[in-house]
Amino acid sequence: MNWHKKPRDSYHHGNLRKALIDAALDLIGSKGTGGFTFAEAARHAGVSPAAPYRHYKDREALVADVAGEGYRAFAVAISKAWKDGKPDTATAFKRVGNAYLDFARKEPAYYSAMFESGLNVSTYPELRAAADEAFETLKVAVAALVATAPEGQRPPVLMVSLHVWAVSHGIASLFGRGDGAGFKQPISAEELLESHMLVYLRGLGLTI
Amino acid sequence: MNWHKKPRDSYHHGNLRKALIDAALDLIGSKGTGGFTFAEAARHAGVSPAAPYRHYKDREALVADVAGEGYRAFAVAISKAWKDGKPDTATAFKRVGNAYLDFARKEPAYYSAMFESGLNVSTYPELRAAADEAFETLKVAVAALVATAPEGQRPPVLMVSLHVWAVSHGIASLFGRGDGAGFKQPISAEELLESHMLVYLRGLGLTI
DNA sequence: GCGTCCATGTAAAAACCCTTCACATGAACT
DNA sequence: AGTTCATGTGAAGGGTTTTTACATGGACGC
Repeated sequence: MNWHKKPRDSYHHGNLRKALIDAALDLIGSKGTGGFTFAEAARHAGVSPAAPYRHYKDREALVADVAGEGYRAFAVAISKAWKDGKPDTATAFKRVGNAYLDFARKEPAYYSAMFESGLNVSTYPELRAAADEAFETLKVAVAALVATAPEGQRPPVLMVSLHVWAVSHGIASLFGRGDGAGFKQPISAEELLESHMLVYLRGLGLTI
Repeated sequence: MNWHKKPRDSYHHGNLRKALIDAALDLIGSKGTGGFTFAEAARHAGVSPAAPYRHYKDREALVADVAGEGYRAFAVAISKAWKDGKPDTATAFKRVGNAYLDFARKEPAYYSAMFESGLNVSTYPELRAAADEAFETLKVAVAALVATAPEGQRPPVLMVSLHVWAVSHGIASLFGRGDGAGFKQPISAEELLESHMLVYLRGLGLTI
């Protein structure tokens, strides 16, 4: 049987692991985490259905690896959007929010693997680490925001970070998916997030 | 081949549709939306693997039906918690928030089918209708809340409803799942939701 | 009561997937 | 050059989805 889409020159693939992640991204992106199959990823990479087992314990482990990549890419996106709080905290923070929504829309495959695959994060230490680090990135921005409050009236950074994460995630999941999934509403995800943050920050006593 | 777990007395099952939904709830609850299989649901119901096709176009249609049931159950739960705003709006509203979190924790199967199954809601009109009605139930509570603001300073009910839905959903999805899924945090989902709502409502100028 | 219809269930089959195992290959290192 | 071992192959067992032709018997009219 010839499994090669683009026939390899050598018996060994050379970089199957990466090829599998790329294939998985393609497939999850177009057919969702559920539609993705290990065998088809193997076919995309031009190897037999058994080959992936040399790199991943099972199908789920590949999804977990994709999710890990996703968290790392996500952290980078957030970090870039924050851009060290330049030119000012308010502008940068708004960019961060939009970056969250952007990521959900433009990287549905990552987003799916990260949040909709039903993975038990605790099962994959590397995954948990990547997720934690992504959250840390968000906390950096929130910490700067909280620091604009007068001393003695600063709300806890952790709490605010969790609030911000939750609302961003909720809006992105429910209203901000590019595909047909999610619930269409007469207000855009971006408007929803911005209006929410205005209210919330006023509630915190932060006048941005 | 004998498919009967509890052998039927008659050739016809009698209420296969309901039996399939029950089986699906069991299976989704214990193995997630991904782990659930049509064939196993059929086995649970004591029928052959082909029988479910008399009631559902395909596997996904059963998941959609479960999700629909979920939205209806969800609407009931919210409505019960709201209890017509008794004894006062603030108390009742807080109950509604807790009901959302409760539902996510106590009905993981419904919650999974509703929000994590990757279903395209627009594909199933009945599903969309059920979801819309559930959201309407939430809007009732929000409308009463907004109405406590002095006239002329009332924020739009739709916007506030979407904010409330998003944050509840975000918190429930990220931090409020019973199983190992989600991200454990040192603050409980309930505390997070309540603290968020306090800040948010203050931001709206609502003193509850 | 009797016969017929048709909703509901069955068996069998094709096509696919997951995973394991014994075996093959060849890049890298002595 | 020879050996090792990570990486890939084939084949096989067991499971799933879905379709198709056929079986059953409850409900209905007569």
